[in-house]
Amino acid sequence: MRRAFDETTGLNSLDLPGRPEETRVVVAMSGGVDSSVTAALLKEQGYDVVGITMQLYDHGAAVSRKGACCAGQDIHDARRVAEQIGIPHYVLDYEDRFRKAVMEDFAESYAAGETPIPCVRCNERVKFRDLLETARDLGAAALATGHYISSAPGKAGRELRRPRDLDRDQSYFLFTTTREQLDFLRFPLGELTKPEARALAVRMGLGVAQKPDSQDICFVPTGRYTTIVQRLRPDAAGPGEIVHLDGRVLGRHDGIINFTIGQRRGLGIGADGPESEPLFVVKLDPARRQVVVGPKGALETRKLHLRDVNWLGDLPFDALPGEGIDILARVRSTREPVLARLAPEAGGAIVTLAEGEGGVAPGQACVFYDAGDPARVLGGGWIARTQSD
RNA sequence: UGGGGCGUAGCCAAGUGGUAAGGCAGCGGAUUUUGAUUCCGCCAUUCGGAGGUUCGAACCCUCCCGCCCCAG
Repeated sequence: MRRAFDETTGLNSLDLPGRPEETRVVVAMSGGVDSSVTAALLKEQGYDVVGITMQLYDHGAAVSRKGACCAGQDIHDARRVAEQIGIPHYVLDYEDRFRKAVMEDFAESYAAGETPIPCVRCNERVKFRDLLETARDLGAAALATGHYISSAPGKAGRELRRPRDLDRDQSYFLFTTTREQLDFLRFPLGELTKPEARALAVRMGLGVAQKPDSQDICFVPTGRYTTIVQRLRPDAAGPGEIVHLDGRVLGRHDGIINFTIGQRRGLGIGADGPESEPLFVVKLDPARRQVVVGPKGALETRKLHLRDVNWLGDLPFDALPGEGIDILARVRSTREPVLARLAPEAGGAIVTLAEGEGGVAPGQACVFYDAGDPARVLGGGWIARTQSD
């Protein structure tokens, strides 16, 4: 991390004017290692740190769950770390907001035959909206989080950049972050690797140093997301047919919400001939309640039509040339960005992948990176529909 | 009730005397701060049934059962 304060520029390590002790920073503390280290580091540098933990959902059900976040045990963990490093800590109830903006959206998406990304919705609609607002109300100069992502001053406000630890890169989950939000947000862990962060937690003796990483969807305690969808949208859980691309009805399913594009397991359809290959979900039709399946090759996707694009490039999005620009694009968090072409389109954008990729589901995100400066995140959009050619 | 063919795990299927391939499905795990994918592991003491021949049978013989096809 940089020096806490630079006398010549008058800027502190967070690019804010003023000495750390005069700078109030709210840290979003989930109770995990990363956000705890974030808070501890800023405190160590002398900032006026205030820790806030959002209570997001049914804490009762999640108390004993390993790897959850923002409920039950995690809130206690966050409080303990705050006490330990000597900062004020508040637990704020965002359950209502979270349920409406994240959980209901999640169920809605599955009911519509799409595949949601609740983590993006949570960042977009809760953390970087309500929590950010709260931080402003508390007189903070910035809201810091423990995300593995970077930002740096640029031509028109702060730019979003990939973190140093590319194995932990969370840019896919942060593509909706707006310029205005970026100006207020800080991500101290962007310069650290996960092992370094964990080592810091150990060095500083934080109680959460050995806590396992969170994974899976935080508000799905059993690991079975369909129970949540069924509860919130019981009408969408009806059974239907499993149909092959060639028109044959191969079987039945227990509800379209159990499937996503590219999924192989769970179809329960056995071989029907000597050279039978595995079948994948290639399309979901909520109106007919059909799950359409086909061979792996049928998943090949070349063009993505995006909606609700968040553009973080230097030129205005509307000013992009009609034939588009070369970018690097990512259609899933666990894949490196690949060469693609991005062009504006009525209501959004169209991305043409140079190579093509399988299992791209509507409801997921396509995130953009600068082809000439691959660490720079240029925003992204939600996948509305896909094309194979 | 004439002739022919077939019957191996939930499904498809190799194996024709030497002690049950493989794929699909399923289950479990690894990976993954979304869903998937992928990877790894497991999955027939037994070959429609009963006898017989043989040192040894899913493979040979006999009978029975069940499907399918052709012909009456």
